[in-house]
Amino acid sequence: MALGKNYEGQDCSLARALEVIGERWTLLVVRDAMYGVRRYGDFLAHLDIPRAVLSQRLGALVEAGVLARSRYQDNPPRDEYVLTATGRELWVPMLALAQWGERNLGGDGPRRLFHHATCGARLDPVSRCPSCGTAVGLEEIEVRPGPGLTDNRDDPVSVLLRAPHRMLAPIS
Amino acid sequence: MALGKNYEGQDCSLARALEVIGERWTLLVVRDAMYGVRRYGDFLAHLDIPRAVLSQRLGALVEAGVLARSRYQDNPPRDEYVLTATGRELWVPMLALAQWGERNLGGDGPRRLFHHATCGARLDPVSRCPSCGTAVGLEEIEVRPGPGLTDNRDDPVSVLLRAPHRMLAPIS
DNA sequence: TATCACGGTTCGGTGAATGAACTAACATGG
DNA sequence: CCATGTTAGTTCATTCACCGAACCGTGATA
Repeated sequence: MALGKNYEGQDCSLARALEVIGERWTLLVVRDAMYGVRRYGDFLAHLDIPRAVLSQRLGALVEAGVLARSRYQDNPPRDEYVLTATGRELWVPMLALAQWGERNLGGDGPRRLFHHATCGARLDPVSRCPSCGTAVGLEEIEVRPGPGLTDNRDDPVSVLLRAPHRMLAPIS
Repeated sequence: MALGKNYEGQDCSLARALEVIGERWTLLVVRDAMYGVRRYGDFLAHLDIPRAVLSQRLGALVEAGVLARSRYQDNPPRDEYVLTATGRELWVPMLALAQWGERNLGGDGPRRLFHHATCGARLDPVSRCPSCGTAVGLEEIEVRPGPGLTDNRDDPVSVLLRAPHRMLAPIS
């Protein structure tokens, strides 16, 4: 039984959510998937996570219906991990949590800015576009580096993720 | 170094938030604090958490500025743990996460319903009241048991938390 | 045939979580 | 004045998950 699991005495939607995404690394895997990372090796390069832990997390997320495994080439056989509708719905809590961290935990300003791709306005914690008034889905969001970004990692995945790009768009 | 900590390679507000609230049990402690739990023994009774872990988590949350420790009686000296403004701001991500779990992880319906106390309408994932159109703060929210609640725990804290009550109102 | 890339699994060592027992400070009842 | 109870912890042995490094299997490439 994994660490973030087994809150069984807690009859609470939050506890049940934490059984799925509450383990160490899990939410960061989902975050990278939102950024467009899909391959085992790319997660590995970007997260500095032990390989065994990554395998376990990807498997658990697939089993929970957050990610889906899909064959993208046959020779050699290679699968990629893509967010399901359930997984994409994690966007709102993740954005809210990230903005909480940004507002309350000091630092040099936002690391990344999330903009409504079609109108350019920055999103508020609700993932609703203040300019259009509409709720903004992941595909319509563009990520841009923020003023506080001091990420100096030079693995290829990190470099790609520093450039402005649409959420969910595959990085490779 | 605790388990949920040390995502240091990740220059990301989400990772920094997870260093504070990403450890096992931590978010459930915060949830109980939102419900009005304030005392060590009450957290203990409601969470079934090992005493040593609870001590560590309460201390870490105080250090992170999510909870504040305050003396509520002198003989014998007793402290309680109360949410700070930073802690109360966790409400939006917590509600979003709980509703994600509710919508996507099956179950028999919501465990608890969050209503705008002054107008009675149920909150949406954004913590904005659909009837008034205003954003609703924690103090204005009433919790009521939902149709999916099967909580049969009989410790006094669980019993108190099953009755409708305002968020943040002390339970004892 | 040798080598490489990719996506894992295996394994020993470390550190955190767990549950039970113990401690300390003070209050209460007889 | 002693025994007991309440609250808020700490200590300790065991278990379990994380960690990092090494290894493995498949298919492509030189």
